[in-house]
Amino acid sequence: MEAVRTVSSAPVYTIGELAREFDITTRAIRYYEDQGLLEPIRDGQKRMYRRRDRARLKLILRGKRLGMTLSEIRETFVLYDQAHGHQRQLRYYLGVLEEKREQLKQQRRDIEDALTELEQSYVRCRELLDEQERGDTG
Amino acid sequence: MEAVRTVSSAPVYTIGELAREFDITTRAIRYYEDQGLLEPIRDGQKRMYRRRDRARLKLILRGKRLGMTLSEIRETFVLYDQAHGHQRQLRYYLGVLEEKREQLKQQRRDIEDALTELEQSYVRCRELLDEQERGDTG
DNA sequence: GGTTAAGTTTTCGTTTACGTAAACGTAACA
DNA sequence: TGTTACGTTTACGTAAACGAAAACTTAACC
Repeated sequence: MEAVRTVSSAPVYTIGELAREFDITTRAIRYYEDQGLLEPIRDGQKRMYRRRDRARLKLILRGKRLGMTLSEIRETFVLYDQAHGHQRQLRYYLGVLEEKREQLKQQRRDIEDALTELEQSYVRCRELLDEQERGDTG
Repeated sequence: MEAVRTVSSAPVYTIGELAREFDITTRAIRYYEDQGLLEPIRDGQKRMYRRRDRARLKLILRGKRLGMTLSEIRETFVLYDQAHGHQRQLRYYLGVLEEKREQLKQQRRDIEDALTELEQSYVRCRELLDEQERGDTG
């Protein structure tokens, strides 16, 4: 009976499992908790992570890939949790969402531009190589 | 005759001009030079930036928006400059380009996902607001 | 000729996001 | 019974990307 972890029906992960799954260190995961990004429950001393935590970890890593800081990521969590507030909060939240959207769109443009340039480099590079190969072997 | 700066036909910028144009500090610009990302010429003590430097500054800022570190950005510059090398270099460069492309595509997926989620939040948020407004005023 | 405005170098401080090591608990396994 | 694997806390270290301040030069203006 080692499956205490799934007894209450909800799947639960250890810190090591998450670390392996997402290829990060346990240190990092604990740090995210320190910064208020994760809230695992405890089994004695040990941290146990539920689906919600795992989902958040995914969001954290995605945020990081997009260059967000941990506190920016935390803010999005906080905002999302507060989204069940009242009019003022909702209006404020709407504003933040619009800002975020503009920023994401800017990033998307940046990426499209970068990909275009990269593609050009790629083609030019291939051309040079083809030339050299024909010159050397043909 | 203060236009010594454009006499040799190529436009040239001072550090302050660039700082204002891109809304960054002069400190940052000097720092980028320190890290080998910019190579302004000198007019006595003063730095003068040419089109190439300005273009690079744009690339630096775009890279930063995408979460790249300065040394990653510098590497892309170095690679680009080396692209006029020989076969080995070109093959290596091709590999790097492919890696970069995959990473950019991952970022693009991340952004699309984030935008989708954001859009959903936005809609739900509007719905809540509409409900409340009808409840309050209607 | 005194004062702004913009530039320079040098140095020290700060924040972020962990890495690394110490020193320890616990459970499984030979 | 010892060692291996995995977990814990605490504390110090570090790289990156500047900010801030000091102490100076140079050019422009009134």
